[in-house]
Amino acid sequence: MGEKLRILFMGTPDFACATLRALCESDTCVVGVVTQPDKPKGRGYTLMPPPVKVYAEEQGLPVYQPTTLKAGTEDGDAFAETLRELDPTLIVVVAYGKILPAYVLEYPSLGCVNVHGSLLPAYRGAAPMQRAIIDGCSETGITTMYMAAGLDTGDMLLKRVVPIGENDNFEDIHDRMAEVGAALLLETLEGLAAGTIVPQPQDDALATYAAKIEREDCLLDFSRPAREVHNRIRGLSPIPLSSAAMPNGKRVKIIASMVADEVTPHERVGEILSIDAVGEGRVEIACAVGSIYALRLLPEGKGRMTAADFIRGRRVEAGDIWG
RNA sequence: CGCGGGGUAGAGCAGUUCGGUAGCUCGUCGGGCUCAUAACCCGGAGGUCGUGAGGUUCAAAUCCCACCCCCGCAA
Repeated sequence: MGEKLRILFMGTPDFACATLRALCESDTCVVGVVTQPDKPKGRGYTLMPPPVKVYAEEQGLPVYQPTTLKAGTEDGDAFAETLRELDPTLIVVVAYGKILPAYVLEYPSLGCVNVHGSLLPAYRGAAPMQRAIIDGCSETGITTMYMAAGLDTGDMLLKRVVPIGENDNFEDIHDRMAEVGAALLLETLEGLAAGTIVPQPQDDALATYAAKIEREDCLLDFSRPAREVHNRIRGLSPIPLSSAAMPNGKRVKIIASMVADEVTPHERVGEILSIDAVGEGRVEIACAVGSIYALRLLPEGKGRMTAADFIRGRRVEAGDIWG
């Protein structure tokens, strides 16, 4: 890796931190970090810095948080100026959260490299990992690419497959992928420097999109097969979590589940078929075909608990209908 | 001051409306039954009811006041 590499890092959530850390620990020079502005989050709308900012500040890196990059706006023009001052030879983007305008994409002599959480051209877009799990994929992966104007359409550099176990949840995959992404980025930079990587254009005909997770994606539908319900639960766990309504009108989120049965058809979809408070416990819920065991749950207004604790709190009886 | 729920034995909860010295389901410890058991039976330990030697009262987990902490939603 060239000593003269001047890297500008752009990223926002936890997922991006692993790659930033890898860069910081390598012999490259990170000249600056661009991330989203602090946003009011949590109870009482406390202003919270994005994870990347927290890490970057720990490392003593200069942090920039423009509200927009668009040329012609106050922040955008200020950023353009910053860009010239930092004068990066390469920009690395990982889940930054904003579209990069042409002047940014064209600035670095070595281009803009993006780390994306899917095997492109599948699952372009905002939530590739969650969507892959929800869709029941048995594998996904990381793709590094040069950035182009379109949404995740650039020429691909390196790919690395990551298997998805049938009970892996979003957190499992996220953490694994963050590490793989970090490692693959370093390999990509080495490969580019050595000239051993041949950029490959994506076949747009095979492209699929992973839309960001909306509220509606988090509603469980027991009129689906058990496997599908289970995939949705784990794809959205531990955040934002998927939920169902109980007879009392309150909602329960299901944190962890497993498929109990995949063949038996059920008329009363969402019915609690059985409850078992032994050990960690389990609550069996009927799906259109088959059933699932809810293993850990989160009642509205409460904290996370095991199925056994949930049952002891008298929150469920066999025969209840959830939906 | 974004909205709402809550702090009672190791865990999850009830009791607070109509104040009267604490209960349920588990866990735990001991014993019994059983070929055996996460099943069943008997018995026990374990709680200053978030904090304030606050207020009201003959009496507060229950009413009033202040503070601390936790959680869900929404972003």
